[in-house]
Formats: sequence, C-alpha cells, structure tokens
Amino acid sequence: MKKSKSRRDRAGVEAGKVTYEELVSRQDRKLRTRDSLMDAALTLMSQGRSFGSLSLREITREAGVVPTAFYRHFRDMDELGLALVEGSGLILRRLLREARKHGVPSTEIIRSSVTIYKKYVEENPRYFLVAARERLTGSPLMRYAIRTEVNHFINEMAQDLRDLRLIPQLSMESLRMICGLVVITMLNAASDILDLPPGQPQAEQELVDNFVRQLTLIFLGAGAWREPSPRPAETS
Amino acid sequence: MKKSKSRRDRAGVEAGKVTYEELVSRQDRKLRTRDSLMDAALTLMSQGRSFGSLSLREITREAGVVPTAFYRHFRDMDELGLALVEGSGLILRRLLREARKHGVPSTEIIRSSVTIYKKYVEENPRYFLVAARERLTGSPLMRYAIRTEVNHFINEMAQDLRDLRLIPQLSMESLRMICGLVVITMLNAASDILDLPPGQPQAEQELVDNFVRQLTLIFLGAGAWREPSPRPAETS
DNA sequence: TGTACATCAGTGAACGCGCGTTCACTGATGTAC
DNA sequence: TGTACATCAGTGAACGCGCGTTCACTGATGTAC
Repeated sequence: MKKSKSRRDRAGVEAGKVTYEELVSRQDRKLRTRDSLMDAALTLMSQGRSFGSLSLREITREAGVVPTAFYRHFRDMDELGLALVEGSGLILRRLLREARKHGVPSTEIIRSSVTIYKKYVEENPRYFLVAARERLTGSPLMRYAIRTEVNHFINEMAQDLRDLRLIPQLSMESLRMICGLVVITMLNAASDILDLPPGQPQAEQELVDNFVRQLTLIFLGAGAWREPSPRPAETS
Repeated sequence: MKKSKSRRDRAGVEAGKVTYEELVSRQDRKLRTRDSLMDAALTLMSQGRSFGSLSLREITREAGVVPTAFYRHFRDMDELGLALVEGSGLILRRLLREARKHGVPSTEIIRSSVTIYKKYVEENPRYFLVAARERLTGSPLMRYAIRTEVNHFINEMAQDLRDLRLIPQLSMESLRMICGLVVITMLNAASDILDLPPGQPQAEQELVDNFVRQLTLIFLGAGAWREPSPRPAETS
C-alpha cells in the first residue's frame, strides 16, 4: 500500500478513468489489506513451509505492506493463524453444501464424489493446506481450533449420512466414527494431491484410484458394521 | 559438556570410584553428544513445536552444548532432521517385529493389537511425533524421507498380512491400499494419544475405543473386498 | 611403562542479519455543521 | 456545496535480541616409538 497520492496517480485518473480502487471505502481497503496478509501467509505455506515457521515481517513483505501495518489487523501471529483456521472451516462447510446439492447419484457415487472433491481441493488448495497440515503440527492453540472445525465437519457429515438413510442400521455414534475415518482419509488425500508435482497424470491417477478404493473399503465396512453391544466385556 | 578436568572432578574420582563416564572412548562420547542433540530436538518438539520452527541454538542449549559443537555432528538442521526420520523408521520397524513376535491371537485381535500399539506409542512418544506430524508439515526434504519410511512400513505390513493368510483373496496391491489406510489411522491415533492431557482416563478410553472401531471397520471392509476388474470402464 | 606428538570434540568471542515491537508521523477518508 | 476537524490505515526510524556461521583456541584422548 503506497501513499494515496501516488496510488491515485497510478490509478490513471489523468487518463479520465475512475478505477475500481477509487470507489471503495476506507473500511473496504482495510479488509482488502487484511485479506492480502492472510493470502501472503497461505502463499508462503503453499511453498512448503509450516505456519509456525513464518515470520511476521516475511508475511508483510509478501503482502506488500510495512511490518507495523500488521498490527492494524491482528494482535499477533496467533490471531492470524486462527483467522486462517476460520477460513478453512468456511471452505469445509462449503464443500458439504456443494456435496448436498449434488444429491445422491445412484451409480459410481464414490468415484464421482472423489472427482468433485479433487476439483474442490485444487480450487482451494491453500485452505486445505491449513486444515490437512496444521491440524497436526500447528501451535497447540491452532491445533485445538482446527480440531474443533474438523469435528464440526464430521458431525455435519454424519448427520447428512443419517438423513440419506443409505445405511440405516447405523447409530449416530457409529456414523461419527465412520465419518472420522473418511475425513482423515480425505485430508490425507488432499495433502497427497497438493504435494503432486504438476504434469504427472499417471501418478495423479494412481493417487485418485487409491483414494477411491480406500473410501470404497470404508463403506463396504460400514455396510457390514454391527453395532457393538453397549457394554464391553469387563476384561477389556 | 564441560571441560574434562571438571567433569573428572564431578565424576567423583576423589571418592575412589571410577564412573561409567570414565570408561568410554572419545568416539563413544561423540556419539553420546550426537544423541543428546537429537534428544534435545525431540524434547522441544514434544512441547508442541514443529521441527521447522526450532533453532540450532535452541537445540544446543537444550543439549547443554555450545552452538558451534553442533557442526561436529551435523552439517545443518536438515541433516539433523533426516537423522530423526531415520530414528522413526527404526522405531516403526521394531514395532512390526514386536507385532510378529506376538503372533496371531485368535480372539480380540484388534483390541489387543491396539493395546500393544498404545503402549508402544507411549514408550516412544518422541519418534511418533516425527512420523505422525512432520510427515505432513516438515520441509519437503523431510517429508519425502518420512514418506519413504512409511511406504516401507506399509509394504512390510502388507507382506506380513499376506503371510498370515487371514484374508487370502486379496492381491498384494489391495493389501498395500488397506495397510495404507491402517497406517494413516494408526498415525492419526498416535497423534491423538500424544495430545491427550494426562489424567483423563475417560477421554483416553474413548479414544482407544474409537481407534479399535475404526480398525474393525477397515478389516470388515477388507473381508468384503472384491478385487476391482483390472481395467476400469473407459468412462472414468 | 614412559615420552613426545597428533587428533579432534567441544569452547568462546565475534560478525552481520532478520526478527518482533515501540513510537511518533502522515495524509487520505470520513463526519459535523 | 464548502469548510474545519477527527479518524485511522499505513509509514519509517529505531530498539534490543537471538539467530547461523566463522574462526582461532584448548586440552583430554589416542597413537607411535
């Protein structure tokens, strides 16, 4: 963010055009800077770095802003981290909403879901980085926040599965257990997809096939699942 | 490592005792310092930090050694990271060896395996931190090394399952796919176990139960698995 | 066994650098009248 | 519409600090004779 003077100059007022930049309020500009800080963090992370190893100065540099501007938006790096987690949560909820919209295709349900999922991951790679990776390695604060978002996601997914009544004999608790397994498989696959060097269609296909088979196996298991008796044996 | 003079003083020579410390060669001492550097890194990581966020000086401080001593053992942090990955690989291989020793209990096989696994994770928490966490968030170099170790582990486990002939209809490829699923579930559970605050037996029991059920589901699925036809439909 | 010399694990001072954070500031945007 | 003042997003200098790495060193351990 340069001074407004020079920004106005560059914006081409002298050419008789009022650019988009001239129309937004101070508040909008502030939000845009905030976004570009979050974006900068995600960019650095997508270059293979963990959030915990990023520095405040690095992020402001990437965002094109002076280091002290950071404090207008976040108290510290932790607060930025939590904002990123919140973004990931939104992305995950949107994923479920889209899945619901597609309804229940009767054939090839898993393969088509995987295709949609893969596309979705590739369109929002950066937030999947946060969810899939920092879930395990972030600061305790960040890990806890992600765990909460992911549990939320698992619960919603379990509720959706229950509503679909595809496997009616399952209790809500079992559905949650199964969705937990599905989610770690999904996040693991997302991480693998994002690690793929581009231009390797064969490796990519193998990865997708493997993912499809793992999900198929899980749902095979779900179909064969019998609820455990409510009280386990005393010996265990 | 203090100077030998004072070390000898502290070692209690004046009390007429020759301590263990007095008996080891220079080479042994060097290895011990190397170990204490690795140990220091693991200690810091088990306090919730990622390897990538550790500094060389921090590690030498924790190891009780001057920063420059680091270079007698590792060229840089990357090399230390790879040494840690190697350590994790050894731990995983030992886990399989112990599992083999226990043979095939006919009842409650999964629950007893989980109990053994949990004990093993709790006895070697630090190396599981490396395997479970840095697998996704480490430097690209470290991630690749861990991926190699984990794939090795998956292959060995698949071979063991094949040798056991519990589910004889499965191809080696399917066994690998299934073991891949088992391993991400295992590593996820390890991460959860290590995150547990101590003294919460109920949360711990829930976690173990969930893990047991997920593995049970996977093996139910494996039992119901039919090999996919070698060539998928052209439409996919 | 004793002596003279080589090796080398660990030391400690020094360096230049990027870090997070403070502070007073600037000047465009927003508001009151 | 025009003016006078308030707000506040972003600036830039400055700070003390821990960082990775270099270098010459020390003195116990190891080796040759």
